[in-house]
Amino acid sequence: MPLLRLALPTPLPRLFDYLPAKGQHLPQPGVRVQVPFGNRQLVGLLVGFTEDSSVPVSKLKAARDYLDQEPLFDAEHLDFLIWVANYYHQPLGEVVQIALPALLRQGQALHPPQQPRWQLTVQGQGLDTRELAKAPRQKALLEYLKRHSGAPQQKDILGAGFNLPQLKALEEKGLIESFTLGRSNQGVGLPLLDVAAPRPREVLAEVPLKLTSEQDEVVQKLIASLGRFQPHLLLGVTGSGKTEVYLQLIQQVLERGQQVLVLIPEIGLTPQTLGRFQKRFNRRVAALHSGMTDRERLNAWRSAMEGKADIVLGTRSAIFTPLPRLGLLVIDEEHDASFKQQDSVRYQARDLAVLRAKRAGVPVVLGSATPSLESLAHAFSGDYQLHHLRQRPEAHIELPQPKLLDIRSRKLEGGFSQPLLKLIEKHLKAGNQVLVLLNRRGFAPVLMCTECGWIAGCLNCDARMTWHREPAKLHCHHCDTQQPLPSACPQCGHTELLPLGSGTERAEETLQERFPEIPIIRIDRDTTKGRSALQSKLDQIAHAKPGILLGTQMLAKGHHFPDVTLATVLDADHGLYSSDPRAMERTAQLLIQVAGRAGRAEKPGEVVIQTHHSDDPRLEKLCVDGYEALAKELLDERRKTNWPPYAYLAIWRVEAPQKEVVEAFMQALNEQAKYYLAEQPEAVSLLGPVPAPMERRQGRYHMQLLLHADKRAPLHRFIQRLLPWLETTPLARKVRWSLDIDPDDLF
DNA sequence: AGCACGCCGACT
DNA sequence: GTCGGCGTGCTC
Repeated sequence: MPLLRLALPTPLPRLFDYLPAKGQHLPQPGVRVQVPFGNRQLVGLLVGFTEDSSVPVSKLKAARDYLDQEPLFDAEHLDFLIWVANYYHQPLGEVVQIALPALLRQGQALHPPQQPRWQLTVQGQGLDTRELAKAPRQKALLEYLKRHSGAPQQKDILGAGFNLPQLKALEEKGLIESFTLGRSNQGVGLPLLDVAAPRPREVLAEVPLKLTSEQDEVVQKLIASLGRFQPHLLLGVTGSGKTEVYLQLIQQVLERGQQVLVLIPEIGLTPQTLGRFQKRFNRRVAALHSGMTDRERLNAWRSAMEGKADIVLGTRSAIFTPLPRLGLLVIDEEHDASFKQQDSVRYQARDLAVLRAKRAGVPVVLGSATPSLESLAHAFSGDYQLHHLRQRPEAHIELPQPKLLDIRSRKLEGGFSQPLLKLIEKHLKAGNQVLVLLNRRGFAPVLMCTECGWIAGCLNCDARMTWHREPAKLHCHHCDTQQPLPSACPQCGHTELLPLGSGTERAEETLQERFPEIPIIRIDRDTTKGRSALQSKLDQIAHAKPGILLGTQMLAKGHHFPDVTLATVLDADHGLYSSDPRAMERTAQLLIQVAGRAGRAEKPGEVVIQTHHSDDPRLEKLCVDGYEALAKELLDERRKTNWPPYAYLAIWRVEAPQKEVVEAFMQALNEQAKYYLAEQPEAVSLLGPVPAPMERRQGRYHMQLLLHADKRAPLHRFIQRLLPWLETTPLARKVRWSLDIDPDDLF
């Protein structure tokens, strides 16, 4: 008898064998199975069969139930999930968890239970309704059911003015009966009503925009690669019409009867984006993002896996959606950090998109004005086809060149230098909008005692607490701890506490004092919680002329502000001399994204960046020669220092409440690692272990060990050897550890 | 990760 | 006398 091999939602890095459920046909791999596990019930996924188990057959439990008639994943998709589990060194059960919509994880049916329907019994059909004269509502209901002979749904009957007791009363008398039309009783009587509607023949629902010759050339090259694996990097400046290029390529894929998967950043899916896809095509678009209810997500997921939706538009986790007729993948704003998951299975959706494209034999298009160094390296090496969009079809003006404004010896007022305030005034006087980016929330990042130098720090973290004014409190942005504002210094009792530096609250105050008549719209996590809040802010912006838009990065991503003529960054220095090697790349991306907000329509724009390092050669390069030129230089540096994308990294992070425990574990891990390396030399080097950049976070002590290798294979072989050791060492149970493959940042 | 079992302190 | 603290062991 074959045994079931299941992936279960547990962090244990193995599969579990079960006896098949009694009295049921053996299911296919890819169906969900409910099983007893210890003393609880879990929903697992059948991944295959085995004849012999490492556990004695007498100890195996039997599966309780099969939850699907048909597999949720075919063999190929299952194989993809297995690949992901192996690559990120996570249990397959965990990967299955993130690949399934929440409701399916919880064991709910793939198809929603059908509404009960009601019809007359034979007795009811033969009844003379006059016999019900004493019960007029029941009589009316019976007549209603006689008129609607197609067994109407209960909800429609209730909607027609009848109620449940009336239905029950007639049922008691044996005049009517209810039944449900599920998938399981398909074909037992009435036909299934919910047949997939045939697609309209015409793919296009509207006339596409006219392409520029530059766009058209790119579209033609992309079309030429349909039907085979080919990654493309589309480097298009802001306003160059990348989306229109995607749409016209997608049209061709839809004409071939295939599906398209479009991934966008977490905050990128606005109703407008979705609307643009829906308006263009006579095809079903399924959206998958975090703002939806579990039920909505399940419906979208199902329509994708059943092939009813032709376009799936989603965030990171949508990369796991099964698509039977996949013909193209698109990753918009491919540099965006939200494509990398930062907990549990730390996957990079962009990388997985390329992998899926390869396995499906279809092209994948990565688009950005500021591509990741990884993708650019692939493009320069020829692995990816590189396409440029330099023109801006809708704006008849060039994007402005950013100017650096040195603030080294200038007095700042709420973060603003005087020349900058004058410039803002000039643009406002012309009736235009000004965008101010400040990547720091709150009023001031530091609160200091003027007498003894005490600084408000977080009890749980090695971090300073940010002073917030509205509402007044001290807030740690790392662990979310909040404290009332002290009225005096807790160290010396002095009552004068001085805020140092500025965040968005203070910048807003400064601007409001200086420009009392001008509306200021602040967009940060404190003022803009939730999707609708952002939308209402964006609506306000459309009417604020002149006006100031002030905010954190939320403001720099993707939104179109046609009336902004001045875009400014208050402090560009944060990433310039950071210990994180990726900081410069991120700063450059942010600056260029902000610059893209200025002068998008007909009005010429200006971009001004305040910095203490206006002579930094990299900043200068960025402003004068542009992002691609700087990226080339950064890549040269990476090559020389043998750093990604020319080398491969993994980070072992370890944390526990006590420092000694973490140190003891790290030492053991390090020794074991060194032992393996000595015994079986691999081209892997260990950097560390070292305390994490912020040792104490959320009341826990953090350390990390960085693994570096020239090639992927030895790195993964090495990790594969260390993992079994971890399972056996008792120290490992006293700490929380995690493994980050291809980390985005080193924190 | 859960969850149970198990052996020692301050409470209805 | 018990509720509950978290150490340790197990999950096919």
